[in-house]
Amino acid sequence: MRMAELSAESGVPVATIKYYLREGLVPSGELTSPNQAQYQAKHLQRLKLVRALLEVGGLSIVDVRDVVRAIDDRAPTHELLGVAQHGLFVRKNEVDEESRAWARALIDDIAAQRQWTLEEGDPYVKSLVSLLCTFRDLGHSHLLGIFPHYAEIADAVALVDLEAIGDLPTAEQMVESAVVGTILGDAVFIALRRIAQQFASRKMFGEDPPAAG
Amino acid sequence: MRMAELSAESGVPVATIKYYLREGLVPSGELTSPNQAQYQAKHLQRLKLVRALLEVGGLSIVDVRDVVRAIDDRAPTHELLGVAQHGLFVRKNEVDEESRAWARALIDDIAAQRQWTLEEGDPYVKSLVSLLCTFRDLGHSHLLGIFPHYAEIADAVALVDLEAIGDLPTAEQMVESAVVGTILGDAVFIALRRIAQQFASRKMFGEDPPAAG
DNA sequence: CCAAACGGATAGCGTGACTATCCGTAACCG
DNA sequence: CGGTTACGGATAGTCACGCTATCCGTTTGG
Repeated sequence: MRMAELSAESGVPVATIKYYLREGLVPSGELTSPNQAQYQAKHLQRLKLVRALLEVGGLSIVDVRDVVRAIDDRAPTHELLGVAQHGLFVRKNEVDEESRAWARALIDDIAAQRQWTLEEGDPYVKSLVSLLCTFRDLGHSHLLGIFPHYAEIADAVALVDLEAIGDLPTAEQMVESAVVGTILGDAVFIALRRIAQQFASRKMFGEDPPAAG
Repeated sequence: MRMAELSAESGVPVATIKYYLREGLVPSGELTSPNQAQYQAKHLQRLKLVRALLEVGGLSIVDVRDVVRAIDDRAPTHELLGVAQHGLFVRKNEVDEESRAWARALIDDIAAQRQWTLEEGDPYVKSLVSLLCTFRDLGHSHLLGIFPHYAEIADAVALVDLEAIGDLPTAEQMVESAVVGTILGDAVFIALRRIAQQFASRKMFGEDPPAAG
């Protein structure tokens, strides 16, 4: 397969593919001459994955590079997914020490209920701290009561997730499925949540609900 | 409250607040003179909400404007939340008719199981169609089996969500809580899902898991 | 009464994700 | 064998977005 075919099959412009090659998102083709290369099915596959991570997952170019490098290195998935979903997580931690301690106590309570052991410095725990502080700062502390339920439900999701990939034959397939299932799975779950909210809202409030989530 | 105080309280630079005023994300203060204005607690509250939607929710300026206008109009929440989370949803629908029909059939199956009645043209249904096609196109169809489970779990989440806001005293509080709970709630749930995956993965595969989601 | 702050308008900036052009070489077609 | 086309690779330019900096005339407050 040559560049033009790769472009036609994937729908990605040639100039963009070249850009991805430069940035290391897609591996180079095999050179048959100093200025001619052959691409294979794996290149097309990788290109599709990159586009999905960029467009659906909303990752940055840099984050996608980290993910595909981790895939190629067969890195443990929880390391490989230490990547933020396009702005869903707070980067600056500008919360004061009192707020941090308060949030951390809530999270520790939830973890104890679920028998989770939290890793020190886990980026998702840090995100949760910022998120809980944001809820409080916005004056919506009454919503904090839902998070233990969310945690219970997250456990159920994780179980389903692991069962879906645990029986795959090769480590490579497991790693890529883990990435796809996690990052694209977020989007699927969010869409289903919105639909379920609409349904529940209509059921509770009638056809024209005042609120849904 | 004047501009400087609004800026100091929120941590948002004055020039940025002026930009938000221009873009209609924050309402103008009450003019006491042709070039002097007073801001109140509601302006600070709105400013914090705008920042949370931008930074945590990852919404664009335009999406935030749509959301706050809908809040001010007391729009039904399911309309008001017809806004994409920072790239989680596919904008272009470039899937062919056969793929669309295939995905739609899967979604209808899931909806039937959950007794959902899908609205025609629902943006989240469209998103799901694109997402399912992406899974298939990426060669991860084996992951499709998890989505009925996700739907069941989404129902549980929606129930928790509605209970959390159903007993608020005023419609205004319900609407803002719905927005905050939904958009920031997505981020909370995703963080909890990652943590639960790490926990389940360690439990299943030992300390260095090959995959987690 | 005057320095500092104000509201409002306009123009500029930095980043990120492409996109267009150019170059010299190689492949394909008759 | 000659010419058109496509190729890989490098470089520079473009565009949208989210601010940010400057200027202006007015007004506040010590």
